[in-house]
Amino acid sequence: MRADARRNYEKILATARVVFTERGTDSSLDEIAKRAGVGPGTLYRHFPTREALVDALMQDWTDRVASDADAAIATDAPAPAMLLDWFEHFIEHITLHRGAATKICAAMDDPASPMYRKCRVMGEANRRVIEHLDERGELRPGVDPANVMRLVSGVASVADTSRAAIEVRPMLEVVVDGIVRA
Amino acid sequence: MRADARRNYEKILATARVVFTERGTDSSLDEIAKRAGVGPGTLYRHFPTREALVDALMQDWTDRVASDADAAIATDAPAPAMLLDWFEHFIEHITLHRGAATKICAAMDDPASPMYRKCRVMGEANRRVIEHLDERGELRPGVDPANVMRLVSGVASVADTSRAAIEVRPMLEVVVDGIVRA
DNA sequence: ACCTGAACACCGTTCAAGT
DNA sequence: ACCTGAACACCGTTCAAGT
Repeated sequence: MRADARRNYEKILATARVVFTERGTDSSLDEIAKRAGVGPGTLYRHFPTREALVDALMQDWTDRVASDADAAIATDAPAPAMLLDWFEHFIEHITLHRGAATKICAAMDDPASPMYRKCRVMGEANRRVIEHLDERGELRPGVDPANVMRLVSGVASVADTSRAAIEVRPMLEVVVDGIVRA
Repeated sequence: MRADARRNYEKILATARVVFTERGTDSSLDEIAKRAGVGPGTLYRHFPTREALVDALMQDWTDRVASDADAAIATDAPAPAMLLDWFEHFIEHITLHRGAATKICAAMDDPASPMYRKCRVMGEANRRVIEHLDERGELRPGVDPANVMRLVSGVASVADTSRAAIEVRPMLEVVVDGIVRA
């Protein structure tokens, strides 16, 4: 990659992070280009779709989610508390930019999405946590990690979409009770 | 309302139902106006926002949801089966047009939304079902009907948003297990 | 090889002119 | 009182011209 290309790439990414934080992942791409000081064509060259741009920013959260999974597995807290914590952190990460959770819901089961691979990494992290619970004999039989991931992402999406400040915890408590062996 | 106005109103609504069925609730309003044979301004006069248009179409589902709630309460099926059925029907209704479930998630907690009132009606229907369960002593303590509504709408939204054909049943089973007294 | 920015297409929204 | 459709603003996308 040429030096000026790389500089533009980084500048666009940094600007996108700021704009997405301010107004969410559905902000105008044109504005990002303008504020990054590049032409719209340049943004396009580096990020052919909005999802490609979100995907590039997702790296951070994906890393954090993965390390949170390790922390969850390492703790010896009781299953419900451990799961609640894990889910809350997960949601915190994927709702960092408004609109992201909903995009993740869509990308999760769509191999054609640019975000698919990172969704898989997060899905793997979740699978590890759930299967760890299973090994401890605390998982309700028939619970599929993929569906847990969909459910929790759904909760994130609902909270993220809503204008009101929705508490995710009460919803997560229901989910946890549905997962942990009675 | 003048005769020609009423005719246009009905024509727009009928066309919107067709277009929303074909391509979801994010279809171009311009196309609806064109296919209804009216100018864009006419559509605007009758439905100032896209949500107002969706709201007008929501009447049917709202009615069905309400009568499904009565049916759920009347049945003497065991709690889990009754709930699963109720939730599945609920989701079936609100995902009739692609994109509707997500809009309902957003409107549910936003009194300023044109769809808010009908969301309330659906919320009331759900409350009746959940409280009926409580009267039978089968509700897990601390479960709030409003959160159940959010959760199930979230499941609907995830299924609706996804490109892949997601099974809602496994997710609903988790929710049901989290709701019914162990 | 990469960037620029004009040009295009599309869509929501408004409003002056018409009936 | 209501409708029409031109006009506007905004945004994503493309591409010819430039370095």
